[in-house]
Amino acid sequence: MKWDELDGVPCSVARSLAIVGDRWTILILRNAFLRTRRFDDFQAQLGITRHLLASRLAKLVKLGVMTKVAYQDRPPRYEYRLTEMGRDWYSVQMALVAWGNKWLAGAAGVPLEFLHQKCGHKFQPVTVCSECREPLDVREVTPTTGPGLRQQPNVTR
Amino acid sequence: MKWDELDGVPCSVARSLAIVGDRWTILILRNAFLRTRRFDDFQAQLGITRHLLASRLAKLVKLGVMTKVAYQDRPPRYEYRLTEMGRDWYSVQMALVAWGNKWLAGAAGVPLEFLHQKCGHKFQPVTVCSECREPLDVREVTPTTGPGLRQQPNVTR
DNA sequence: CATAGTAAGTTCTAAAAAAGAACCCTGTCA
DNA sequence: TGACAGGGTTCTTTTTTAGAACTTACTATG
Repeated sequence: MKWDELDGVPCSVARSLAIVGDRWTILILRNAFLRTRRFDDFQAQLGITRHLLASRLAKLVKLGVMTKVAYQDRPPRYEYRLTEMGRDWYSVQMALVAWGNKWLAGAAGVPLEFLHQKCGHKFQPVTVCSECREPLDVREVTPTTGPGLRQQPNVTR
Repeated sequence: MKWDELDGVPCSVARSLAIVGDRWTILILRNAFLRTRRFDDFQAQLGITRHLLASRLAKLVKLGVMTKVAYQDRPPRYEYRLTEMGRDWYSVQMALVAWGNKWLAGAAGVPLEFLHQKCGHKFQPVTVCSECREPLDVREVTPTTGPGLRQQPNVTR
């Protein structure tokens, strides 16, 4: 399968993966949420090769997840910032963090904890139903074909 | 970087990625949530090579995300089921779906919609604060070092 | 004015992973 | 006996990634 064809597939998981479906991209976004913005900073923090970093950033910019903004003119220098689309990725990242915290923290405890300024509490991210705000469980959810999928009611999501 | 060393890193995103950080694994889990259980069914639905499928399933079993259960003895035949850890991955998947639905659906509309049996409504998955149930925004969250990370308060999450 | 440094890349080569297709084994069914 | 099912493994080729060095355009330093 060619992964860049994946954005044509009628499945939101597959489409999302076409953009962020590799580890480096996800780690780049993680650091972007930690306020990293510059090429060399990403490179130093992640230990990614410069080559891959350049290509991943270019892809994120092309697809609208980040923007490249000049922060000075001579010599021209750029930084990478999350767009609204990129900022919205935060829910996926936090869901990932919650899963890792719950299942992979081990005896030492979780690496990071989070404080919600809005309510003042330490919290865990939870994925809930937008209507009743209850946590989701596969067995209580029925998927139905949406407008974007009226032919193959199978396999894809 | 060797990705299987990643589970030693004090960062829940990185640790999670060590397990599910490739596209095939995520697509396998997606289909598992759609009730697929058998080798040949995964293979046919995903178009993954049998070789990769075997190695991904073995990894998921080894790490506790799925279990291999015999469903008949002669000849021995197995199926793969989500463990509780695997079922818990649903929140990440739904966060991914929500992101894809919001940003990648295009003019045709979303491929799938979801009905919450508990409350009877069509819904979108939302990642919220466990305490106040408000949706999360990076700018309202302060990360602090947890028990598993008392040395390097940087870079990782 | 030469040199060192900085930021953001690009260009190599070697090694690892994935794709694609064929093959294998055990047992059942007709 | 031959065909089929289920669950894999073994090949070879192609694509990605790693790792390190090189480039370009400026600035600041002695």
